[in-house]
Amino acid sequence: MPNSPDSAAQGDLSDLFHRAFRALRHSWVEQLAPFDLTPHQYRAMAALAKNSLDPSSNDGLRLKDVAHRLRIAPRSATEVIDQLEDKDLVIRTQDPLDRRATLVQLSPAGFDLSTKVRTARRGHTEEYFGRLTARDRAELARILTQLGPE
Amino acid sequence: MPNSPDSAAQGDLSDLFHRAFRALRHSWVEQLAPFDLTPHQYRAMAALAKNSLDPSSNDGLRLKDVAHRLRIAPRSATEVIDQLEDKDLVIRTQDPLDRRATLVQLSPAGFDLSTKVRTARRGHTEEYFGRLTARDRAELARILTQLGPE
DNA sequence: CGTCATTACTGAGGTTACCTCACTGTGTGG
DNA sequence: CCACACAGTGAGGTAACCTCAGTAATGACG
Repeated sequence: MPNSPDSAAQGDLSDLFHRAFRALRHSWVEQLAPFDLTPHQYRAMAALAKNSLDPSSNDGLRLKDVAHRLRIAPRSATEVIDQLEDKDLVIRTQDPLDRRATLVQLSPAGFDLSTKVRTARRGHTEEYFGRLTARDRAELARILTQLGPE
Repeated sequence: MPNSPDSAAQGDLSDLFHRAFRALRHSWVEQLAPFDLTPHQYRAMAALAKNSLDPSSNDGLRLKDVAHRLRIAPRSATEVIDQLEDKDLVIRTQDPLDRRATLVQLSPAGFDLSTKVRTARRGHTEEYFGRLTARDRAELARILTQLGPE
């Protein structure tokens, strides 16, 4: 395909992106609804779960690091952690090394739930990305990596 | 299940998607700010502009069709059209063929602005998608098309 | 021709996922 | 020991959606 309709194709690219992303998010909401979690909350839990596997920082993540990993403002991290704490899925403790800082980690229940969701999600994600061949998934991952921030 | 890191890669896929989309959205917000438009509003204007080129339906789009093209609920279309109408960028008229229906079209000012934005946007979109090779852009478009709804 | 379901839009009100700004309490470099 | 930077959070705001109920108009059927 030559690129005469290139600029139009780019407009479409944004649009396609939008469309695909909305579809993905929608499918997330549906998958997570039975667990009473929003995508945002699950993303935070996933970040905490991932961190808990790292033996070097085993007392949890600082709120600012949560924010950084989710690429949101610190204030927004406070918010999502508040929500998870209300459900007893995470535990806030004070960092003994810096009394300004708060460490957050998954509670046992939170860890449990995150495992359960991850398992259930596998099937659903399959469903969504399953339309693509393995090669296309790899391609997509490669391309998206280039598009990410930073 | 042949490839062991597949499920992890898929979790990452969702995440990459999220990341890239947020970056794209962010860049949109910035580009559109000088025109005092939100991405949502611009998307609606673009849909109307596109429609105005179609000679078959030249009196505008029904609100429900706007909703359909933007893939949002009819109520949400009312909202965005309200906003554009407040800025005198679109005009609502009653459909003479069906007095329940409202036709929406760009006002002259709206058409003007949409052209201006499209031109300005071209550069910025380049900037964002420009990190990709032409081939990758085509790939991305192809893959995203498969992921879209319907 | 009447009535009854259906449709197009919109008011009311809610949610998620963000944001900034200002403040408090704590650490730190000079 | 003091000025400044930094971590988290209260207050308050925005965009971009949603559902549900209501009104007005249409169309379909007997």
